[in-house]
Amino acid sequence: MPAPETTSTRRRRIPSAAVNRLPVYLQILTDLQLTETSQVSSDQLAVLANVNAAKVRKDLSYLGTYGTRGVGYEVAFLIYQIKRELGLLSQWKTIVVGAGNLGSAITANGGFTSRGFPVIALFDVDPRKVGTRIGELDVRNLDEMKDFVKSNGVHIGVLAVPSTAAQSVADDLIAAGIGSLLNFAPVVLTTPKGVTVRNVDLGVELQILGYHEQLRGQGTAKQARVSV
Amino acid sequence: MPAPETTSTRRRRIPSAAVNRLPVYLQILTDLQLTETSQVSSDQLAVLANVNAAKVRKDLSYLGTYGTRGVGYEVAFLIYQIKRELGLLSQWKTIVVGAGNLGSAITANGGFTSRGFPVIALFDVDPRKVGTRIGELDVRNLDEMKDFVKSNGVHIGVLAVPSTAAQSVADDLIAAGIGSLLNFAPVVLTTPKGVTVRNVDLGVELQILGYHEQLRGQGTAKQARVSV
DNA sequence: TAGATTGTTAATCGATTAACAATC
DNA sequence: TAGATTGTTAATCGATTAACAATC
Repeated sequence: MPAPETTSTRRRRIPSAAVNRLPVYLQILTDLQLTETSQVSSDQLAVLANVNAAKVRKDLSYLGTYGTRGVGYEVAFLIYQIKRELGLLSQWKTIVVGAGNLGSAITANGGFTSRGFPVIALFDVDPRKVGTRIGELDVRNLDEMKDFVKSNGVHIGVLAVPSTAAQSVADDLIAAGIGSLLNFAPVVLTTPKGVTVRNVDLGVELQILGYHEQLRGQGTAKQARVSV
Repeated sequence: MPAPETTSTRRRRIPSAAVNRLPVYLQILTDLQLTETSQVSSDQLAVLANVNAAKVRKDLSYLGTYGTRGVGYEVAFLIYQIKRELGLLSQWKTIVVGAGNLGSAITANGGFTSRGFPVIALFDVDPRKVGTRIGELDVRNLDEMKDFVKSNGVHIGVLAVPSTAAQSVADDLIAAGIGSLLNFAPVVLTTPKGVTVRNVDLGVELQILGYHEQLRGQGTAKQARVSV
């Protein structure tokens, strides 16, 4: 049976490969805006993003038909549309778990907050860290985490804890109602359906570079520009 | 004309989607080894990696036919084969550029070095940082970078510099003969063919989480476990 | 032998891209 | 009008996965 298209709402399902590229376009467009560029063609975007121009046009077509034939796309308008599509017009409440090097850097640096992901709390188990100030936040005790997530409606949890603690912290966050995790621990988390997990594992990145170096050594190197 | 298969060397080209999953299997297998598990089935691996069992078997088949029907795979042997395939039996000389929070953390933490990617130098432009000790290394002046890369045959460069500096540092590294870059700056680098670039952009990761949160809010959340 | 699991085939699904009519 | 560029089609390519013979 073919999908019964509802007449009222037209659910445009953007292919995941395209969703993964939208943030890249957004970054490029933001850069272009800083150089006072107001119009851009799919060809120009393609060069900057290291992809095919047809792919750019197809990706952007999922947002709507916002280009002008013979001219190109308006940078500011495209930025707005990508942000709308990616849900970047909302603020997503974020907490960081683990106040080590990485967790502290993320919290203090402010990049998350400025991109619409305000870091509203930082947790750690270590009693020597609890209560210390990092950036604009006081480190809280891990014991308070579940209650905090529930009462504040936190959307996103950043796991900057040791591998051994990651699964247990993830379980607690999910039990408290969090829906998305950004995991820096080099483990594959087990999570229920419906929870989104993105893993940032530098070991994995490095290993793939190692593979390409090996190919290069065999004289079979091939081009590879991979956006993550 | 069909590809003229050379009789002597059989170049097994592993599909890139499979290459991206091999490090994940490696991580799981390494964890299993710590729990004294010596045999594992494709089904078990599939559960742990959140993928389809047929995919596991197909991915592993690119390494060779190393399983035993009715039994499964030997963990230690599989670890060795994946390492061999990914070029992780070699040591890849690595330098870090940028001695800020991130660059310092990477250098001092030792994770890169222990995984076969020894960090042999750390560079920065800031004269106040040059000469200070981070982990086991003295910060070197960026001026020395090109010569260092050439005379030491460095394989991999880690860019932990501000966005504004990233392209210029990348150009220098490539001119000095480096083949692979791990880029933490939120910019798309322009590089010649044959150079491998992996971008680690936390902003991109977050934005994709934002998208899924938005879908969840619309009651159209779907499962998504993405390994990076 | 009976049960289990691999390795591989082939069908299916999704992503990519050349090409070009539409149109600014 | 002439030139440029989009939006979309359709062909192609690559990735996924159900199914099952091979075989331990």
